[in-house]
Order: sequence, then structure tokens, then C-alpha cells
Amino acid sequence: MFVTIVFMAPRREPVSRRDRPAKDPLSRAVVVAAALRVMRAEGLERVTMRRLAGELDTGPASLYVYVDNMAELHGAVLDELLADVDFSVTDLVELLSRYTRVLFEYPSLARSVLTLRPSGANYLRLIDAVLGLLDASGVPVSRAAWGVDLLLQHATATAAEHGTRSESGLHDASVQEAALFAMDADRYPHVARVGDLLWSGSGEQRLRWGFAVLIAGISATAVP
Amino acid sequence: MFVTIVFMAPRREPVSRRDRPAKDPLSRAVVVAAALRVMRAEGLERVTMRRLAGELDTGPASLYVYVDNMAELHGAVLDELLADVDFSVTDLVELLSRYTRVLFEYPSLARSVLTLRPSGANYLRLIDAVLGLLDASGVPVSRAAWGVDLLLQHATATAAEHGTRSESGLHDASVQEAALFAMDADRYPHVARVGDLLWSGSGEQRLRWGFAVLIAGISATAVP
DNA sequence: ACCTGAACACCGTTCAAGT
DNA sequence: ACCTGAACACCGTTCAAGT
Repeated sequence: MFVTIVFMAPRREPVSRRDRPAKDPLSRAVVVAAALRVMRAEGLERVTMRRLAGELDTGPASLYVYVDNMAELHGAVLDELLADVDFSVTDLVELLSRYTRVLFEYPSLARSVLTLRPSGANYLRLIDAVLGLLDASGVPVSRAAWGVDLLLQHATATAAEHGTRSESGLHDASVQEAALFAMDADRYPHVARVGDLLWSGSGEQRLRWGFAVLIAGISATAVP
Repeated sequence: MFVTIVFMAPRREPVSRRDRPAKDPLSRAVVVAAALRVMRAEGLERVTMRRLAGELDTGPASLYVYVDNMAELHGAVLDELLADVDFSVTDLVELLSRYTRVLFEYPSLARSVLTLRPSGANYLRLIDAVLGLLDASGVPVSRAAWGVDLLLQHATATAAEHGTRSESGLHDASVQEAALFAMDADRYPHVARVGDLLWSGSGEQRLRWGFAVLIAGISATAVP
């Protein structure tokens, strides 16, 4: 993969524009594709306007012709990622898991998406599929309309958190510390009573339990 | 408020260290207090290591003696904010609302906290209070242990999103656009069927409905 | 009209060298 | 031991000036 990228965007000697091989004309699709390429190879942190501009043989200002800003570019990258996902399943938890699996690979993207309210064609396709399955299982339309947000937010938040945990090795240490601290039964009687259960279970288990909780709650709770 | 802050940290002429009035000795508490002051006055975006250092008459490197990094500082600021909140209530939704209200005032902090797993004394006090109320309403301890995470994450995520909406005027426009786009009944039949319900309700209403959904779901769903 | 060089106004974090 | 000046290695976005 890395070799491919080097081949597609070789470092060139700084020669005058005329002498350089013709480059692809810029377009929104080309910018998004470059962003996806850099993210896959080096992570979202390396997807900067300057880096992308370098990759596309132009200056950072030129990218603003095709994307509004970084946040919007992240939204476009997510939608591109979702383009390859098949959402035609009959089990809601499986559907949500397919979405989550994509984000688990790019936790920083999940973190960005969390504050984005994505609106791309493929995200809409996902929303449509979720609404379809909620309807099929008899959930009233008003609950489904609000519930889809809750379900996708849980998926996104879990993926974002997953990344934080695995990216910083510090985290285990600070959880340990908090755990010790928390076992002060005088100050935190309920935390002490619950004990290790607070940190128990795998990410996968908690994700699936969360989906189950939400589906049960959505089915049972009327909107105001 | 602004005047107070100016008074507390007046711009000084660049004079040699000897001639300057004695400054408070640095400490973690002093750094966190400065961060809180700058956040209240100008928003979290202005809380940078360099800005804080300037405020405290030192260089940015000095702050690293007291905080590990920006993320940890954000966690400390949240905990400081929670110090003033009374969590001794008997209604779980009211308890969660008190937490949410704090974050609603600082949406960027909510965004940061979302990927933080806070572990401060006051956040622990909040967790303890939530666990207490779940126990009081007869929720099995294993469900409560996992449920507290779901409840607080919903609160935090909603506050983070609230900020995104109100900070960028763009958002309304892009929601409009998405709404039109989404009404393509051939491509997104379920979205089209649900229609405006997707974007209906106030933030407050959806927040409270989310809490109700989670509480119902947590009570009804066994952990694996 | 479309594009971009250069500038504006910054960042977090590290580390060698003080005291 | 504790502290910090200066440097490292960058940022996103705007806008005047090209073509």
C-alpha cells in the first residue's frame, strides 16, 4: 500500500511548472481521494491541508475551492469510506456493527464525526437502512426518527473512545489510578460497591449491550 | 466578568523579572484556575499552553511540570467546573440534567471530554450519585455499572453537538440542504417517509427522551 | 472566473541549559 | 531538583494578485 502511494505521488525535484508532468486536474473527488489515501497510510492526523496540497502539487489555498474546511473534508472522507459498505441486512445490530467496524479502523475520524452531523449520500443510506429495520420491527415512526440518532451516536462514540484507549498507552495506567482512587468506600460508596464491574467487559460486548439497551428503550419509550 | 479578568491579569510592560510584582508560585491548581478563567472569558479555543503561560508570566514549557498535556488539562478543568455542582437529588434525570447543564455552557469542553474518560474526584462523585439512584430504583448492579457510562456519554455527546449547532451558523443551511436531498423517495424511501420528524424536537426534549430511553433499556436489558 | 503564493496568526511539545 | 528560553516541526485559513 505504501509503495503504491509513493508511486502515485513521487517526490519531484522542484522544477518549473511547465516542465512537470501534467497532473490530474483538481476536483472535489481528487481532494477527497487524496485525503483518504493519506489517512489510510498515515492516519487522520497527517491529513492536513498543507500535506494534501503537497500531495496534489499545489498550495493549501487551492483546496478551499473544493472543500469548505477541515471538518467538511472529514465528513466527505467518512462518506467515501461508507460507499463500500453493504447495508442490506435484516438484523439491526449487524447493520450497526458494520458501520461501527468502519469507524473502529479510524478512531480519529470517529472523534471528528462525533461533532459533525454527517449528511453525505452514504450516511443517508445508512440512516435509511436503520429506519427500515426499526419500521420492520414495529417501532412507531416518531420513536424511530429520534432513535436512529441515538443508535448512530452510540456507535460513533464507542469507536472514538476505542481509539483513545488504544492510541495512548497512558490510558491503562490512568484507569488503574482512578480505580484505586475510586475504591475509597467512604467518599464513593456506590462506586466501591460496584467495583470492577465498572471497567469490566470488552469493547465489543459493551457496544452490543448498548445497542440492545437502546433498541429496547426506543421500542418502549414514547416521544413527548 | 471581563473587567474582573483584566484586573486579575493586567498587561504589564515588559520589565525585568526583579522589578515585576511577585507572582503567585506556580502549581497545578494555579494552572487549572488560569485555564478556567480564560475559558470562561474567551472560550476553550483560547486556552492554549502559550496563552496560559503568558497569563502566568512564564514560558509554555513550565506548565508541563504540572499537567501532562492539553487533554489532561481539559479533564482538570471539567472537574473544577463540577466542584460547584450539587448532585444530591433523588431524580436521576434531574441529576443528569445538572451535569449536562454545565457542559452546555462550554460545548468545546464537552467535545474534548467525549474522548477523555474523565477520572477526577468530582466526576467520580457524579458517577457515584448515578449509581446510587440506579440502585435505589432496583437496577441490578451489573447493568448499573455499564449503564452509567451510557448515560453520561449521552449527556456529553448531546452537549458537544449543541455547541456545534449553535457555533456554526452554517449548520442550519447544511441541515436544510440535507433535508431536501433526503426527500428523494426513490433513493431513501424510509427517510422520506419519516420526513421532518428526523429533525423535530428541541435539544432539551431529545436529551430528556434519550435519558428515558436509556433508563428503560438499562432496566430491561441483561448484560452478557 | 478560477486559482494560488505568501502571509497572518498562531499551535503542542521537547530538551538542553540554566539556577 | 526544579524550571524555562528557545527551538522543532508544524498548523488552518484568508486574500491580494496573478492568469
